[in-house]
Amino acid sequence: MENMKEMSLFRKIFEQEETKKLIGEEEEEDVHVQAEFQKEDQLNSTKAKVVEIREENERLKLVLARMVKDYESLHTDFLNILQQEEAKKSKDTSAITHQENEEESELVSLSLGRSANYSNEANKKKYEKKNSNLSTSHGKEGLALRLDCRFELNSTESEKTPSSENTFEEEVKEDEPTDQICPPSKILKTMKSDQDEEVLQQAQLKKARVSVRARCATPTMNDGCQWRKYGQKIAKGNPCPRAYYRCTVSSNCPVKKQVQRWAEDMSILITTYEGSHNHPLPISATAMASTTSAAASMLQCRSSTSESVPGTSVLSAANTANGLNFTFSETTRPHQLYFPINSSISNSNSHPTVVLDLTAPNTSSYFNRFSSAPRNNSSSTCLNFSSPSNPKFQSALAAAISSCIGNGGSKAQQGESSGLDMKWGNSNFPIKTAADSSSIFLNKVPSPTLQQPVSIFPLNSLPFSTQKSALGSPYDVKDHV
DNA sequence: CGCGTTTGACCTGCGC
DNA sequence: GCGCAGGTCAAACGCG
Repeated sequence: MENMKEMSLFRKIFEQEETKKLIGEEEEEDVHVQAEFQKEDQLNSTKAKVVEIREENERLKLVLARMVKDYESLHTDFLNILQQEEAKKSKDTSAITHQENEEESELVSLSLGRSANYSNEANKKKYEKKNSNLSTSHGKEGLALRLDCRFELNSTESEKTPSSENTFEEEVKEDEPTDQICPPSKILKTMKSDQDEEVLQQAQLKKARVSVRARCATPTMNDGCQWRKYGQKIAKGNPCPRAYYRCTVSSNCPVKKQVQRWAEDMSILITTYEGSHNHPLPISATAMASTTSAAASMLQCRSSTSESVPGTSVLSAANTANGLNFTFSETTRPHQLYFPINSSISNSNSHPTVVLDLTAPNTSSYFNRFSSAPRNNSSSTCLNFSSPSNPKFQSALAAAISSCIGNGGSKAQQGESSGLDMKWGNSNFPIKTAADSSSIFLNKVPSPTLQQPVSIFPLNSLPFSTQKSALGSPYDVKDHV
């Protein structure tokens, strides 16, 4: 009996174990099935995504086609206008152009990527011819630097001067002498007849400063030039020392810069440039040099008007529906406006300063905040550079890029470049590449809701690329996947 | 050893 | 004229 009981017990235990095994196997099968279901889900979702992306791609292609079509029609209109203009010009400017050609041979041309946005092949050839003349006559390298100074003045000043839209048309007319155009070299040339005024002018240029505010983790911004530090000082009201640098590309180059962190936000680096380079620049340095020259010229031009007041001017870039507005404001009390009252960067009235603020997320509102307040002796002027081919526009953008990408440090300070190619639309700002051969593109996104005036995208993550097409549209679009 | 940076002294301009 | 602050000089120092 006992054996029988034991046998039955063993049998029960055996059956239970068998049952457990079966349950385990079933569970494993369930897991497998679930995994397969999950895989199928993933596959389906991936397929759905691919379909979405394809649809998005199609939409973008349609948009692209529409934009190209629009551009072509505009381009055709423009060419027609251009032909009419040239027909007009050819009648009465043959004598003037001869004179201008003689002048041009003496110009130091400061151009930042101007060469690219040719409205047509004729202009391109004309420009190339100019540059070749310059380079051959001076025996310099191919680097041509052009510095034009012109303003479209809104508000009160625009009423005094004939309105000139900053469109491609302005580009074409760049050789025409107008009241608004004040190329520094030409100014200087006319000043030769009047020695005193020339001295005054040079003094003004010498004192004009360009202050660039940008977020920068490194000790200095990499602007492509070679600098030697010659001093450091703790300025009043700012715990951060101010460093003084001299340009060492040429032994007698008068350009200096001051570098200091902003007391209120240590991540913001304030670099103040003074003077103009008297030597050929490395390509990577033309961006900032052009900015400083342009800004200095702006000050000079402004100071030549009766309304101008000494002080600090602020150049802001703002995004609008039509493009980008550059806002130029002036005030006699720069410290209270743009820097803490005990500002670290000197802006005495003997040093009129253009502040290029690349830190504010929306510089237009930034500017409005200041300009809206009633203030004695302060004026603001809006400079509309809707054309991306405007040299000052490019200069400022290039400076923005220089600031944003500056991987300065001691190496950069010694003139080693950042390794980036900058391109604006059809204009290139090649910066020699060292460590990193990647490129970035400025992206002019026609969206009024965009917070940043300018968006910068790495080449490999371009939503829109402004790479040049044969027609030179600033809105060429790449497939976005 | 050469070159760049640091740092205290000195110069200069401006406001009171 | 004096004091203050910005700017520059130049000897000392450090690094490669």
